[in-house]
Amino acid sequence: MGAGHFSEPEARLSRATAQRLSLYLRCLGSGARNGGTVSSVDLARAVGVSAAQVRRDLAALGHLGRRGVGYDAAGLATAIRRTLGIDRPWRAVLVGVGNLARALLRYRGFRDQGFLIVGLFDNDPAKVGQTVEGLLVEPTSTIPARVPALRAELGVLTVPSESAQALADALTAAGVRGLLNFAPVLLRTPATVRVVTVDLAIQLEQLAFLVQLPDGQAEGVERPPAGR
Amino acid sequence: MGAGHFSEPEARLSRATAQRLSLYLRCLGSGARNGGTVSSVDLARAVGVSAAQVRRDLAALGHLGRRGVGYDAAGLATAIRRTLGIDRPWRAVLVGVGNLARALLRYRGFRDQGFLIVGLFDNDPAKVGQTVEGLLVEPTSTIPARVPALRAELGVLTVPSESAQALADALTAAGVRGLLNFAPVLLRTPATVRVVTVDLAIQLEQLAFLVQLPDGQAEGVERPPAGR
DNA sequence: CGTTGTGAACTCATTCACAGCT
DNA sequence: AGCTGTGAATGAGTTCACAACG
Repeated sequence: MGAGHFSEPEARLSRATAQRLSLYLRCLGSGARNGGTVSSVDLARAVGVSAAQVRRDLAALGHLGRRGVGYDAAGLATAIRRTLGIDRPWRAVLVGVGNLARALLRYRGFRDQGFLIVGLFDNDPAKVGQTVEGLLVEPTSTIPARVPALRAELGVLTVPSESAQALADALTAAGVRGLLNFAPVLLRTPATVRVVTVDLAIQLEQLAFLVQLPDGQAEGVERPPAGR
Repeated sequence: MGAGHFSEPEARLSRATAQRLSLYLRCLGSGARNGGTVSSVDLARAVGVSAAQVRRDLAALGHLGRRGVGYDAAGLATAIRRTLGIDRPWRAVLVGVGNLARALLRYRGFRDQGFLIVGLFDNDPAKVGQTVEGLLVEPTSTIPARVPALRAELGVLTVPSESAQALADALTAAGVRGLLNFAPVLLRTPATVRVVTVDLAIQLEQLAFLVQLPDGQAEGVERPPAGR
């Protein structure tokens, strides 16, 4: 059924590609490139991957490079944002108001990329009622009513492992579409609710693994672009 | 090394496999399995991968399963710890004493897996001299002398992007072998110093990407960020 | 039986190499 | 000249399917 003469550029792109797009985007923002254009080699050096990889990734977004010239930085940033779905603000609530939550609230990177924390929840009576970074901490029992009222689409879980699944369930029932989970457990959610888990202990374990492994192969190391 | 016919742990295991080993390890610890044995199916369900994947991963550690029975939970945990290099404690210093650092210090998962934070550094005069979680905050200028004195092998960077590279250089010069980096920048280090970067904003972007993408395909498994 | 271990097939991801545009 | 886009080749990772074994 080929009605459109212009196929939308977004085929399905892999998770790994999406991660790299985020990295490219970061470089585009900071390094106000001369002439407003960047080459695949520039980006490759900046994020530590091969130039071929960059071109392959960017080609997946459509034809937005100009041969002999490079990519228009501004246009590229816009295209990446649209592809990643961050060309509009996302509203999120944060559940579990501990140190990690405070760190996230203060983290500029979130607001900069259009992620708005619009509500805080905790089930510790000592924390409920406090104001943190300008937001009132509400009891978790109010999630069913408040999450829809706040029009939150995402939930950030910074709670102990024991309570993570129950609160994930509550957020799911309240209508969130995605969860950023910092508890070291596998959350069970319906397929419509996506989950990204960040497990800090595992990251340290990975580092230990990399450090202790024979000096020979550590593929994470930057590849000299002057490949043969 | 003891006597006997033990084959040395087969080298060459991929980064992805190492990540999953961490996940398996977690399940072994918590779920005190009946009879002390687990099957690949048990582990597969617990961490959300296929049973074949589990068997492939575990086979890489040597022959420690018994056909028709399964794997001895305790023995498996020991083997995984040895393979990941966490069968002994690791000493780490933490640079940048903000909320994230406080969250990490309080995070039980670190100490449980044998990661000891033995020193704190910050270049904010207001923070230097404070005691946080029982540790004195020292000025970053003392890193060259103190890191070797503390016998720290790893460094955790929870500092703003602008200062990350300079402090990575300082830690490298002071002899650390690995860095856990929370700043959204690509750190340049000699090949002998391994880096794992955790970029929280990117994780949120990935979540947004997954949520906005056509309902069709989103595999439940989540992949933490790649190092370096 | 039930479960592991593993060759083989297969899918996904990356690099190579170069044609084609500027 | 420089740089992108992409088929082809390569490599890495995962699943299949089943023999081997307690």
